[in-house]
Amino acid sequence: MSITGTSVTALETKHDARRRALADSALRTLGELGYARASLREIANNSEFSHGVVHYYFHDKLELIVYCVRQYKASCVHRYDGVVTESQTADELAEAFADKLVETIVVEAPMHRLWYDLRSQSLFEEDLRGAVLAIDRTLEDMIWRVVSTYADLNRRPVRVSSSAAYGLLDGIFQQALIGHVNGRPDALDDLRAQVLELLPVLLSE
Amino acid sequence: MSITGTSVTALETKHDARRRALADSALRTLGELGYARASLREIANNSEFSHGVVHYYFHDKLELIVYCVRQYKASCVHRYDGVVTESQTADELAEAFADKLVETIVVEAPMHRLWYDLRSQSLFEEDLRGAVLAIDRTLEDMIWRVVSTYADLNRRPVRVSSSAAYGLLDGIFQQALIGHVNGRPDALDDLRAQVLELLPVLLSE
DNA sequence: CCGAACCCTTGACGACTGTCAAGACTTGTC
DNA sequence: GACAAGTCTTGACAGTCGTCAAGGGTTCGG
Repeated sequence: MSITGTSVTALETKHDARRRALADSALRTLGELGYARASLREIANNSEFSHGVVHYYFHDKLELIVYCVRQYKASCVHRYDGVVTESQTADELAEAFADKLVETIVVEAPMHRLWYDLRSQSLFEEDLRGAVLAIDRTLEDMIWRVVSTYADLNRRPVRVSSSAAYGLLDGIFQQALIGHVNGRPDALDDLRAQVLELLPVLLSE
Repeated sequence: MSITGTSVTALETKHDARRRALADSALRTLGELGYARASLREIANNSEFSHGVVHYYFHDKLELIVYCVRQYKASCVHRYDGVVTESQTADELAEAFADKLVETIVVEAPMHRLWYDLRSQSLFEEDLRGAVLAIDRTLEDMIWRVVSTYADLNRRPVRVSSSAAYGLLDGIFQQALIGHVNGRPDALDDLRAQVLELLPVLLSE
């Protein structure tokens, strides 16, 4: 990339640092406005840069979005790792997991609605599907780590497939998010109770 | 509305017939392009009218969309009524329900992805929330009729709430739709199996 | 058959979009 | 300090969008 004596990796690191900073700003704006309404100018306005700089670091708007999505993925993949490693009993794991699900709705509601927005958009825009599918698989794996650990602690096998477990939990999570955004007061308590009710049922015997 | 001698209801019926025809065209275009990309001109192009006529029958683009959403609701509220009324045994009901879920993904995939699109949009656009929430409740009731009938045929009570049952089934349905749109061949078979596995688990004892 | 109410088309408006080229500013090297 | 590579801003472009006004057509009551 560079024809000067400066370290190539250092330059690329700086370049990537800018990309990450831009993607961070973009994620904030996307979480606030959604994919359709978040224009490049609006994204740039909420950052320290001007609107033209986007095409210096990204070829496309789509490349920026996909980059954002991948960056977002990295931030949530290990969200429940602590829950998995630090729980001693199955019940403890279940409660910690349910609490964490509730907490992430409270703290990161904009990011979650953005995720569901992008996943829906990928059903119409083919260029989004690759990145979205990759994240969906990552989330499924993340959930599977929780469920299978829960099963191990119970010394019982899981009765459902990984994709089924993810679909079930994602469904009630999404309902809770919708309820929370719409101001339904018991949406989060319901989620907690539903998760504690669902987890045992996912095991056989 | 009319100051002539003509029957008011007849005129309003014709007026509403046009609105319905426009909404039908709009729904087709929306199912193909999604909420963000479906412009009024594109919607009108796929109909027998020109783009200006929209503002004769609808005040807003949003009023058209909301009208479309409500019209769509009416078409799917009773989708599983036959399943409920014509099944004699619990197993029969479960299989008929699972088959119907698979069938509606095959036949009406564009409408379903539009629904998930609009539900996601409602998390950003406050004006959509009323209509979307109303439909979501309707869908929840629809699912509840199936689940509670299934429980009655089994002479066992349901262990989960109505909203939990809806969230769970909607979650695996959504995963199946995503898989189907992405061309995953066993997405529909998986859905069928998952529904048959889930239904018994929703009952107590 | 005239006049009015209704229906629909056409064309234009201002605003907004993604994209990109031209050039100014900054940084680093000899 | 000069020159060059890298970085960023500005302004303009071709489109598209929702909206709406002006004006033809059409329908229908009298």
